[in-house]
Amino acid sequence: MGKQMTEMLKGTLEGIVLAILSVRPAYGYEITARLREQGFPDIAEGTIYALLIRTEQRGLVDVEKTPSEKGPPRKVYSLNAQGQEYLEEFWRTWSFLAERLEQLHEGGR
Amino acid sequence: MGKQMTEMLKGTLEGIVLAILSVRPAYGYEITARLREQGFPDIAEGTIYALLIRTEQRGLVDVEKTPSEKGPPRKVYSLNAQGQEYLEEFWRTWSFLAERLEQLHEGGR
DNA sequence: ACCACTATTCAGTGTTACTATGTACCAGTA
DNA sequence: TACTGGTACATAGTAACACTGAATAGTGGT
Repeated sequence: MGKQMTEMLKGTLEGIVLAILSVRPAYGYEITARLREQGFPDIAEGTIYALLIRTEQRGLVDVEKTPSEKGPPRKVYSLNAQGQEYLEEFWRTWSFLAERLEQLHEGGR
Repeated sequence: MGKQMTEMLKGTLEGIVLAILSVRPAYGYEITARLREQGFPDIAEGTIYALLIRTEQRGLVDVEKTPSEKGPPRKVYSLNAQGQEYLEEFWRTWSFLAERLEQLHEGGR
């Protein structure tokens, strides 16, 4: 992946994953696959798993183990109330930054 | 500063500073002051200086020392051709990410 | 002499995404 | 049986970045 993208994902990837979870619960492998479909072909599985564990430890998501037809049991994550709040804060932060960047982009010509 | 903002700035702060330099050359102290005016009140001076040194070592900016009426000499940075190219790549990366995020933001309701 | 403002530098810290690898479970196939 | 491939999760080590906190240095005003 491009180095710029890698750095830019820091801080936003977490928001992206939480936003995906806010639509409906999902497990790591599934999230990775969905990201690959949606334009992030190079996001490593390990990155997502580590991220999910972090968010779990912060109490932003709830976890439920469910059996899988093929493979080890899935850890299905769902956004809880605290995570919802955190996600809203994320969108506020993102919007602020995006506005600033937009202004700079316009102004720079 | 909020922790979310701190993490989100990784990768984008560099672009922000380069965008500022693309308008006209500037020195570290000046850039910091301008950022403070433009909605980033908590960006540390040390952060900007370190960033400028990095971009200089990568050959994205040219430096010229000019005397200051009050204080030590200024290191005035200006975006060179390679930096211009890098900045354009930055905007492409940013736009892609912003589009994805926008979609997620819309979809999550 | 002291303070405030200007201006730069740097060591140490925490957080993050990536790389690379390992583990484990199951189905199909030779 | 052994092998392969897809599913599913975990983790140690690395690189990069922004922040904290401090130090250094020049100038002007009191």
